[in-house]
Amino acid sequence: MAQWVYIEDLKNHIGNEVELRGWLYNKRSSGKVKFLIIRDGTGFVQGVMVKGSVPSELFEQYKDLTLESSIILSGTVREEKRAPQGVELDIKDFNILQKSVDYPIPKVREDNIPDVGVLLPKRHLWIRSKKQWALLRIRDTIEKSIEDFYHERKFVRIDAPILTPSACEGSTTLFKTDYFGEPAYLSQSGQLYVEAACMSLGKVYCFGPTFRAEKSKTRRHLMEFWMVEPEIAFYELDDIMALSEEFVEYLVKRVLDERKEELLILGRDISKLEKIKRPFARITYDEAVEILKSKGLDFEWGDDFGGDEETVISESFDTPVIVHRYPAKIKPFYMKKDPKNPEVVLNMDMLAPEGYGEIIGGSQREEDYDVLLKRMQEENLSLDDYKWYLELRKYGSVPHSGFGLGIERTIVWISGIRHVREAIPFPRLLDKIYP
RNA sequence: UCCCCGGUAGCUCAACCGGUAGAGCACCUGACUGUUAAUCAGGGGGUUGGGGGUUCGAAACCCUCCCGGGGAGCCA
Repeated sequence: MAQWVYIEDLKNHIGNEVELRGWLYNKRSSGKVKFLIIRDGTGFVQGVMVKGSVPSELFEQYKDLTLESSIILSGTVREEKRAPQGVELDIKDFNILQKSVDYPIPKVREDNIPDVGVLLPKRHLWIRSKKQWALLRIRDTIEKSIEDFYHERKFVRIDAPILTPSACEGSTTLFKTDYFGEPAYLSQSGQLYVEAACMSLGKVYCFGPTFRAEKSKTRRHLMEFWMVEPEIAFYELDDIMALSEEFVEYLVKRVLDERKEELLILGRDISKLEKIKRPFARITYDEAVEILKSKGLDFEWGDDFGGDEETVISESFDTPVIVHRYPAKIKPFYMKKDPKNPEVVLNMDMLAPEGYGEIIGGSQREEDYDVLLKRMQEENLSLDDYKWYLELRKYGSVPHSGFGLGIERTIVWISGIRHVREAIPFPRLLDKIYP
């Protein structure tokens, strides 16, 4: 009886008879030679059946092999230069576990890719297709790399709560739930909690889902997305700018090292990723405004950047670009004002190149009790809700800084795709929560 | 909430000035011993998103509703 192996390991079994367990991805016939493309989660491989080399009943079962039927097959692994993966399987036998009838997603064909309106309601099946498979594997590598990056640097992971009593940042809309008769909200950021945690553990990060009930309907927005938020005691703005550069460079390198095949499946221009090396460009908000004006955009100092502005700024550089020291009035209360110019705050945004836009937002936090209290009063925030947050400034307050990186936007950029909805297994979009 | 684009076969799209519905893929039948989006031959498949209007005649023009996509605001 043949040994069950995974497709990604086939190159170690050349000449052996093995068993594959998977699904039929595609098939082709040339009369007396039949080709079956099999996928098993770890990869894709072509199986070959020649008339006369297998029992004729089996050969004729080709017609029962419909797209996405589950199948167990056995055969001999053969090195094959014509095959994209370098190996093929000479089929000896196969057994259809369950025949798939009328699979709703058409066979892969570049001139016939269904509209997302068709694909999204079939997301549970769409993720079987090759590009989605590649994207989910890249996502997994990025998530693993995040863990590795921070643990290699002695950070402690802190899981921030998802159910929270009030807003973390104030401005955006929250999903409201019922907490034993009291209102509770789904977290839109773990930041306030990692600020508390870094006073216990020094270098911390949280990594989990966040929720924004904004009526956003663009390729950059999800209602539920994942964010990693490092926060470090005694770090100032320059320290987190350096950390964010090291972090993003690391993520890109790991994907290049471990998921090149997947990037090629997605048609990514890898040379663009190979340019992602420190130092990244760093400019002030003021300098960014100058770039916009020199490119002929109508832009007033004091406004926030929209999608168009981000695109123009990021396209001016080959690396990601950090824009720092934004006008205080467009930024949240917890950001520390620049002692050299109180009109601006000690914050940083990182824009991915090629027009992909913002992937990181961060800042040095206000650590002075009185200054923070005044800022909160100006914003009309509930001091009861934030009493614990203010207490962090009463008992051994220190300078501290952190940032948040959006996982899906990072995947979109590194993978070179268009829309965040393909960067998460089951996207939650405006008015769309199925499947 | 606002702005823009779209809805024709299972999927992707075409149909000129308003003249009565067409192709590729998929599916079914057949051919083919090396296909990589296989190819070739044949076949079935439509209340043109719903309703109303203009017209001798509407997929096309007008009104309205529904659905989908993109963007603004907000942000990662």
